[in-house]
Amino acid sequence: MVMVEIFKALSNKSRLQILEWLKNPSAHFPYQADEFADGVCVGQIQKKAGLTQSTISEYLSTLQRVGLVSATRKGQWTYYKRSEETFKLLSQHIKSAI
Amino acid sequence: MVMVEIFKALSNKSRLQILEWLKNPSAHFPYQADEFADGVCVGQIQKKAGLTQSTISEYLSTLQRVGLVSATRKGQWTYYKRSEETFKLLSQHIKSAI
DNA sequence: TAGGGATATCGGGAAAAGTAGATATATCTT
DNA sequence: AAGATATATCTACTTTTCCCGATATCCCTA
Repeated sequence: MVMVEIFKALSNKSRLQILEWLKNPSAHFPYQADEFADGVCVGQIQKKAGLTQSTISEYLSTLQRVGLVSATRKGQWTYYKRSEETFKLLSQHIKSAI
Repeated sequence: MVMVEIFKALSNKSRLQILEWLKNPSAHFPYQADEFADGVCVGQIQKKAGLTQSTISEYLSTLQRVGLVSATRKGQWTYYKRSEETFKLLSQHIKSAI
């Protein structure tokens, strides 16, 4: 975990918002039969965020690069979901190390 | 606690480093009779960080603005110390809310 | 295998952050 | 009151981040 990079990824209102939505996808995104097992696809997130496709794609890739979310490609869709383990470690690190 | 602002304040190697030093001042700064009760003064931090006085002063003010440290003026010195409560809240918030 | 939809990547302009030097302010000492 | 010391603030330049539009890539279906 490269702390500075994680904090940079978290230093943006839109990216924080996305992470909050992904915390409980069914409360924020249209019904999905699989209960969001793999997360939410880029398009849904983009629509809700109101930013351009390229921006959202890049933001998600930023979050993934630092391990805050993981991606699963299914056909033409890429689903992103939170990596809860990283959040747990981050939370612990802030308490003990920083 | 304005999360985005806190994360911005943490998105910098030097500021993170300062916070780590302040976690255990006696391990990183010259002896001080009061056991660092009020923290460490700007000059000491500046010397150790190797950045200019103005930069360090601004960095400390940034950390203070978001509540990560508190400042105490004593004569011509300003002592900064960690606000542990904020770190605790931040840690909890990351676990529960983000 | 061509067309279309979903996502990724590239290039760029505007805004913000990083950092320095110069200067101002506060406080101490004499 | 003057000089010295510690810190804060102002100005400025460089680098990074924020987003966008355009284009490329991947994968599906007719």
